Amino acid sequence: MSIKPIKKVNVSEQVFEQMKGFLTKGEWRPGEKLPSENELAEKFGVSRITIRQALQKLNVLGLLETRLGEGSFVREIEPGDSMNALLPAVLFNRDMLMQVEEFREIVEVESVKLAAERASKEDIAVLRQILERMERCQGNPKKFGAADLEFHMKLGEMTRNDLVVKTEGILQSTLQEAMEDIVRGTGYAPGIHYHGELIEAMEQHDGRRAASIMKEHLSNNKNFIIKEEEIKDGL
Amino acid sequence: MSIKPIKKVNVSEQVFEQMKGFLTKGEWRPGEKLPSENELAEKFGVSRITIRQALQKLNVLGLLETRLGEGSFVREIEPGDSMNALLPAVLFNRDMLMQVEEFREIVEVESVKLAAERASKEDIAVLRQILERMERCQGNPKKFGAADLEFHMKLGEMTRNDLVVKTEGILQSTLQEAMEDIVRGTGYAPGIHYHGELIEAMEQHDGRRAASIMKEHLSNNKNFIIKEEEIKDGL
DNA sequence: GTAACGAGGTTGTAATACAACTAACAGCAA
DNA sequence: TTGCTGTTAGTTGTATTACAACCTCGTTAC
Repeated sequence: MSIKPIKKVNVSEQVFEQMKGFLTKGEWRPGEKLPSENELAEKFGVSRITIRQALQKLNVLGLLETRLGEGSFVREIEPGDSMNALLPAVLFNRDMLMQVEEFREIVEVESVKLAAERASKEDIAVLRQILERMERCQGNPKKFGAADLEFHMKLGEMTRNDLVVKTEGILQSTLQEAMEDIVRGTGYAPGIHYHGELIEAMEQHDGRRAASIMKEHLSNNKNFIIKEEEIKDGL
Repeated sequence: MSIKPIKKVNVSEQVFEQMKGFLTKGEWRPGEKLPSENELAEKFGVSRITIRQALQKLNVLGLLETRLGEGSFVREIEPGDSMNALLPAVLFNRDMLMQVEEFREIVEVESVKLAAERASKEDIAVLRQILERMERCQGNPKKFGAADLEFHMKLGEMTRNDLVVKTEGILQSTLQEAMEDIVRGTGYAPGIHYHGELIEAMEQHDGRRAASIMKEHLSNNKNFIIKEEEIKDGL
C-alpha cells in the first residue's frame, strides 16, 4: 500500500506555468503584445484576478512589462542588465558572504579558461584600461573595489556566454558594498598583481594558467573573510 | 528650469515599498507571522486586492512565504535568492541549449570538487538510490532524464552552497524537456557509467577525479548537441 | 493644418461573496 | 487521563461585478 501525496496546485500557478511555457517555446516573442487580461481570462477559463496574479509574477521576474492602459508586453532582455538587484545586500551576514565568494570561485575559475581561449585584442585592451584605473584609484577603497569587480565582469563577458555574463552581473551587484571592506583588509597590491598576471594569461590564451591565478586570487579574498570572522568571534 | 518626471505610483507599489521597509528595518522579523490580509487592508486603508498584490511581489522576491489557511510569514533571506535573476536569461535562450550546457560544465565541474570533499554517507546513499532508479528506467527517456537531473541536483546540494543549489534548480527546470532528447540521442549506458564513477569518487572524497569525470560526462552531452545542430543546419 | 474632443479598449483598484484550507478546541469514548 | 472526532473560527484562494485611471486613435471644430 503506497499513499501518494495529494497535489494541490494553485490555479494561478498553473496559469503561470503555461504562460512561462509560451515564453520559452517562443509562442510569445520579445516585444510582442499579449492578449488583454479579459481575453486571457476567457481563454484560460479562469477569472481575471487569477490571470493578473500570473502576469504579475512574470512581471516581477522580469519576463513581462505591463503598462497601464496599454497592455502586457514580452520584455527583451539583454544578458548584461542586472535590473533585478532587489535584495538588500545589507542584510547579508558573513556566512552568506562566504558562500558568495565560494560560488565566485566555482564560476570564475572555470569560466576564465573560456575567456582566455576566446580573448580578442580589443578585450585585452579593455582589461588593461580597467587595470590602469585600479592603479590610479589606490587609496580609494570604494572606487578601487568597483573597478576590481568591473574587471571580473569583463572577464565574464569574454566567455561569450550569456549565462556567465548574467551570473557575473548578479555577483557584482551583490558584492558591491562588501568589496570596500575586502579592499581595506587585503590592501591594493594583491589585486593589481593578480589582475596583471591575468592579462598576461589572456594574451597567451593560456586557460590553465589563468585558472590557477584566479583560484589563488579568490582564495585570498576568502581567507580574509575567514580571518574577519575569527576576529569577530574572538570578541 | 528643470522639469522633473511626473511620478505616477501605483497604490500597490507604495504598499510594497512600505512593507519592504518594515522587513529591512527589522520591524517584521524572520519567522514572524504578518497580520491577516484583511487587517492589513484596513490598516493601510486600501482594498485586499492591493494588499495581495504587494504580498505576492514580496513572495516572488523570496522575502515572504504565504501558506493557504495560515497566513504570511517572514522568510529568512538566503543568499541563493539573488540567483533568481538568472531565470530570464535561461528562459529566453531556448535555442541556445549549447550555452546552457556550457554553463553547466563551468558550474558543475568545479562544484563537484566541493561535493566530493563534503560528501557524507547519507549523501552517497541517496545518490545510489537515484542511480538505481535510472537503471530501472532504461527504456523510458523521460523518467531516465528526470532521474539524471535529480542526480546532478543532489550533487549540487552536497556542496552545502545555497547559490549552487539555486543555480542547479534553475538549470534543472529548464533542461527537463531537452533532457529527453539528449537521452534518446546518447542512449542510457553513458549516463549510468559516469554516474557510477562519480559515486566512487564521492566515496573516496577525490575531488579532482570527480571533476574530470564530470567534465567528460558533460562534454558528451555537448558534443551530442553540436551534432544535432549540424544535422539541423544541414537540412 | 492643427488642436481639442471623445469613443473604445486596457490596466488598476474596490467591494462582496464564497470555496478551500489550517489550527485549535470542545466533547465524547475507552 | 488519553486519544479520537467533529466543529468552528480564522485565513488565504478564486470569482464576479463595477468603476476609475489611462492610452491610442480617429473625428470634429476652428
